[in-house]
Amino acid sequence: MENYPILFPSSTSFHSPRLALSPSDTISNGQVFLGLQDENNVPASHASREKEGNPSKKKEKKVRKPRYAFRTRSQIDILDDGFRWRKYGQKAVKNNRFPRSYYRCTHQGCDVKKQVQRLSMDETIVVTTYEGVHSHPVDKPNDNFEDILNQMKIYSSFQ
DNA sequence: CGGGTTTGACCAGCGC
DNA sequence: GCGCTGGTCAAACCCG
Repeated sequence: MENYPILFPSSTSFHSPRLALSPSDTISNGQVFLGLQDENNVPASHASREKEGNPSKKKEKKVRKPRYAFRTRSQIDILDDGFRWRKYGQKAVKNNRFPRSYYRCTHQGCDVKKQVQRLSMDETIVVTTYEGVHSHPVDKPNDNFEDILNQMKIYSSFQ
């Protein structure tokens, strides 16, 4: 997996049914919403890192949570969307000078993940991929972003 | 001292 | 089957 199927700004066909944002719409802190895409059939490789080994004990289902990728134009990688994230990994991506960072929501019982990655072609673009839906209110309500995340909730609830 | 970050290792999936 | 690559773990480290 090299690139997420994110719709590019050049494609005029992308239009989120719920998030009525156009590519030129700006979000609170000057960020630009450029695209959104969900992905349903992500192969689940649930890391059952049991050393003693239960290789074929539990059969986790193969479908991961839907993922939502969108781009923002920002100088900084870390988008403060109101949730508390803990970084749990960083990997260098091929064909990309910039590493990809993996974050996880620190709320109890909330296993929402996100990964942040900068585009090698345009380092001013930051791609943030959310995986899962928050099942709790926002920690730090952040004007517009709360709305957007709430709408993302709605958007994902019919899958 | 507690919570978050860094970083190398590990593992599984996939392509060749 | 092997090697590459992405995703995750976890111990060490850092910082308020």
